[in-house]
Amino acid sequence: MTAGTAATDTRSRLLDTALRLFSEHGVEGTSLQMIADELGVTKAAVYYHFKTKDEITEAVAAPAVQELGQIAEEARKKRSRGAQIDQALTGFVELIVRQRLLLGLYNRDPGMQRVVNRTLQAPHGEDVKTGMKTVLAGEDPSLADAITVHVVFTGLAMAGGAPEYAGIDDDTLREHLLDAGRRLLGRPRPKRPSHGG
Amino acid sequence: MTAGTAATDTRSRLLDTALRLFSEHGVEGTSLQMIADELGVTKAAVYYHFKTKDEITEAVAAPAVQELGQIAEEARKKRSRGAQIDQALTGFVELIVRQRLLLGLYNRDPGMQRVVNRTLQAPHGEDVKTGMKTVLAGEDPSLADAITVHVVFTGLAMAGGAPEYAGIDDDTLREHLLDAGRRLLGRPRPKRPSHGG
DNA sequence: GTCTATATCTCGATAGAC
DNA sequence: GTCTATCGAGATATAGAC
Repeated sequence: MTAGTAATDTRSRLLDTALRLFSEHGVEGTSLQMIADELGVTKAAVYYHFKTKDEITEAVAAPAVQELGQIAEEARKKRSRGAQIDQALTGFVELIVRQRLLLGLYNRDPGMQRVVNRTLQAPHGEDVKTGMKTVLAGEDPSLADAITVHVVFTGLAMAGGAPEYAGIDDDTLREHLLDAGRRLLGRPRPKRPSHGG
Repeated sequence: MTAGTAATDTRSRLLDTALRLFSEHGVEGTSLQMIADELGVTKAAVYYHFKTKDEITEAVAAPAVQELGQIAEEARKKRSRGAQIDQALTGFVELIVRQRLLLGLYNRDPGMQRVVNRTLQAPHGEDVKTGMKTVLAGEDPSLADAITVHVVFTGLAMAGGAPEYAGIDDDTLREHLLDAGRRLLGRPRPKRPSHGG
């Protein structure tokens, strides 16, 4: 039971708070003082848990970056190109919905990108965003395909984290993002069961 | 002829430099010292041209924000919904290509958004981004349409400003972005003349 | 129009009490 | 594990010489 309250201990609350403030003000626009104030502690208390601000930024990003790498790896195992794309898209959207703020932040924030590129690399040494794009666009994509994938990647990630959709439930958001992604990538769009059947 | 060298005078060079640095490091991640160093002048020289950093940020954003409002207004004048959407999309993409860094910055940077929302409002009192989205999605859009438009808006803007496409010429980039936008919005995609014919 | 110099503030980060 | 107190650096911004 010692780890039972992991979601409410100070370190976890700190990361949640940091993610929220990073999303709102950007990494560079968020000071340790703001994080400490939001938590109701002092800066020194924050420094007990993390040695530097970069370490906080890295800890915020790490889980999703690692997951993104796994999703790309899983998708690569599929035999047909179509199945690879479908698998990658599904996994990507699932991750966006589960971590709404994080994927958008990763896509847009220079401070976050600096830290991720410096410290969180995929097993192949290639960064995870490139890996994901390669699965979606193919090994040596045409410019048209590369741009399409770029639009999907950033568009879905930022829509998923947009404040205007914060109140939408996971299932609904996931279906709409998947639909947009499939349309853009030219993938077939399966009909969903119409009323629970 | 006194305004003939407008593009090379210090104020214009300052705005160009600021835009580039803002895109690279974010507004909050860019100091006046960085801008001054890049220009080869001192901070005090920068303060001769602008009273505050917010004023620089506003001056960087202003032209494109105003143009975006005009594009939405022009598109609203079209009679059919289809023509409105086509006109808005075409104008939007044209603006993205002409101002590659700016539209992405406007979509992604919290510091830029803060200043724009505070000081640069459309004639109707509605912010220009919302106005553009309304033209594309309709007056009272379904959630699906709203999300699709959000993906188009952010995806195209960020792809247009992405460093990996900086070397692509305007015509090529415009056609690829238009194509992606039309696919996502379900608009017909006209065939282009195949070889100069 | 650009400079030097400086005021004032807040930043990230550390030391040491409790 | 959290606090007070403080450091040096770098931030925005201003005053005034040239």
